[in-house]
Amino acid sequence: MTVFTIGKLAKSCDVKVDTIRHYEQKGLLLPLDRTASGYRVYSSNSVKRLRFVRKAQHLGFTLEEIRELLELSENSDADCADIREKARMKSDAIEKRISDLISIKKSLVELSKYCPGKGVSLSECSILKHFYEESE
Amino acid sequence: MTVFTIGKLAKSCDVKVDTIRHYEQKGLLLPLDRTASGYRVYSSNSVKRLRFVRKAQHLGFTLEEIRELLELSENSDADCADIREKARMKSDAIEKRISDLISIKKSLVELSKYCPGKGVSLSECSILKHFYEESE
DNA sequence: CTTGACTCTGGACTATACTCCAAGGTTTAT
DNA sequence: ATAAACCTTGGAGTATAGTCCAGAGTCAAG
Repeated sequence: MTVFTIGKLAKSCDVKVDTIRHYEQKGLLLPLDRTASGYRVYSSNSVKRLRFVRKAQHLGFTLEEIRELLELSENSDADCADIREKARMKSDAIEKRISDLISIKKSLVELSKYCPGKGVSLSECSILKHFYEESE
Repeated sequence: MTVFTIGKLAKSCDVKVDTIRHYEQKGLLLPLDRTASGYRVYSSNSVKRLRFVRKAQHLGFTLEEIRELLELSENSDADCADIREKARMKSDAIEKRISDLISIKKSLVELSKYCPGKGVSLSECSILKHFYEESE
């Protein structure tokens, strides 16, 4: 069986050693074992698991959510619907964030449109005016 | 001249007293003065300034960026173009964030599409498969 | 067998924006 | 006059995801 030190595992997934220890501390990636001198020992399964963490992160899951995903993925009572539900929830949250950002961006663009620009005194600035306005 | 204690100012903009002190610590909102006993004293201009901070926050500016905006807004050498440039930069950053989120959401939706769902073993889950895949 | 590379631990630090706390002093209302 | 409500400070804690450090021990190569 192939085994890895923490440094090799880190390199295999292009993360820092400290990050792996951080994941361990968060319960995401426990070492397979320790050597007599206390060094962490990892398996090729650890590589898969670490890859899982990184990929899920790229899709916007937090470490805590990833921990839950990993737990599910090892629960024999779980089925595809459970995972799909997690994905749907994340997708919905992202959708919400997107629409919030779109509305913010619209406001910014709208405000800028009426800002006269170069050479004009700040007292005429539509953006600053908005910021100082009384209304909510 | 109308003056405010920190508590009144807080209420006027529906923020906590601690938040105002936090803004002060960050250089966003200094009290006009202090009473003999050390109480902060604010003016109606402070109300405007605090409103400014909250509004700019709603448009996605960080406290540090807001500090810069406030500085600009009080700089007699600045003009509308300076403020507009800040707004444009923020707008661009938001746009970037939106498109990142859209691409993440697309991936999630795509992965979920091929996940068979209820009753099917996790070994068939397209989402988990993706997470465990070797490719970047 | 020594040097350099690696690993260990625990804790501090980064960024962002608060929020809460304790222990004390001040002001206001009854 | 006294109690409630307010204010002061500095520091710690919240959340997220690392990153870095010191000081010590271990391992591999020449």
